[in-house]
Amino acid sequence: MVKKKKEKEKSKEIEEMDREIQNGAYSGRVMTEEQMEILRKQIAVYAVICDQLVLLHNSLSSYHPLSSGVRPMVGGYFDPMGASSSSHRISTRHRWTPTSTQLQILESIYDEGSGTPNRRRIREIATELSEHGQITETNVYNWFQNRRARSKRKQPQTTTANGQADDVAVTTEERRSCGDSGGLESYEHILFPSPDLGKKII
Amino acid sequence: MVKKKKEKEKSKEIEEMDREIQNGAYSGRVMTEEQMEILRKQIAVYAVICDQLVLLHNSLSSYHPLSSGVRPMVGGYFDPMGASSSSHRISTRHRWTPTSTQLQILESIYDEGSGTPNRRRIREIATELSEHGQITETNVYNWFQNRRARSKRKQPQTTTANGQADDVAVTTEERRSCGDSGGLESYEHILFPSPDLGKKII
DNA sequence: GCGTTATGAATGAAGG
DNA sequence: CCTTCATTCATAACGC
Repeated sequence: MVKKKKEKEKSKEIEEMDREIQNGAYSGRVMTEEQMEILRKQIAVYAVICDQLVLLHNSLSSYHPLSSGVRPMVGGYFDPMGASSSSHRISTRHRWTPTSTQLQILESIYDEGSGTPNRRRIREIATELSEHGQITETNVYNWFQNRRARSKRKQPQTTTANGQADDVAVTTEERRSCGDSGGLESYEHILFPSPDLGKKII
Repeated sequence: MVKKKKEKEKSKEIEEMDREIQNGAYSGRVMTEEQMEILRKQIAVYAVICDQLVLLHNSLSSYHPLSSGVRPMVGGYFDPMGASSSSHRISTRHRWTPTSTQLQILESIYDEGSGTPNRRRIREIATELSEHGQITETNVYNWFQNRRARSKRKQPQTTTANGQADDVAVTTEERRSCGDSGGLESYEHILFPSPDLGKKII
């Protein structure tokens, strides 16, 4: 409950988003980049938490396996010769890809406010990140460069005031109050999706 | 916890989702309803998993607390427009597809020679094309980007039989970031961020 | 309806 | 910085 201000800003953005929808930006909902980032982070957090819980548990009670497959995309969708597949292309990784861990750190540093990482800072970051995977200072440099540039390219999209208000298929907003803080049962269909969801997603 | 297999599938799903997030983050912050739903579900999944893990742990080793701050507000997450479990599959286009009209225009502009549509030009084009269907500047931008790249990749192969069969120049750069499972230490600020994070999302 | 292909989009890196 | 390229992922469109 600390960040009232933040919340306010968020609201603003949501309003803006609404406007975009009205203007027919797309057929669905619109999120600002910032919201997106937050979500992304949120998920990453959960991933880490789950992971750590498992580890913690294992270390405490060194008996029960509990090796849940919860383990999320550690390393991103980049799975160098994953255990699952045959050792086909051995290396062929031409460009650096941050591991999810690294990404999280980078992200957090990014919005930490230090918008302009100096040479010195970059070095520090690189050093820190090298703990979590292969990385070079150049990588870090590029990452920040790109990150900044791309998040900046966001303004000119608002509504584009095209005269033609192409109507949006009004999404029937059915406000389901978030009272579902219930137990697990209600999520079973999510956790273990029957063909339907799975197919859609995979 | 019998469902090892199921959990495996989950992982896959998570990857997918992450991808989607990435997608959204770049362009524009536009998310389809469907993507949104997936995201929301994913978060719920994590929430539940975390919860379960904690409970499980507690039941196994009935000593260590292990309930520190992890407790996520199940259900109360990001849901600006409600619609939580309303699987409304309205047309939802996930990816922009040019209408034939737009495509013609784009093509003609493309061979018109202006190989490098400036930012300004892109905007013009987008505006023009929006007369013929939903489109954003980003779409236009991407289209040209891809068009250029792909036509360049086709030509040299058919016309010139230069020794270069098919890429694989092999930059000896073995950049495989290896499996970093992520140390927890560096995440403390993320894991237990004082109610902050959760707040911001709503 | 399932595998394939075409293509929209994301992103690390280079160039200016 | 800002723009552009190259590579890769994911999916709409298409053929079977």
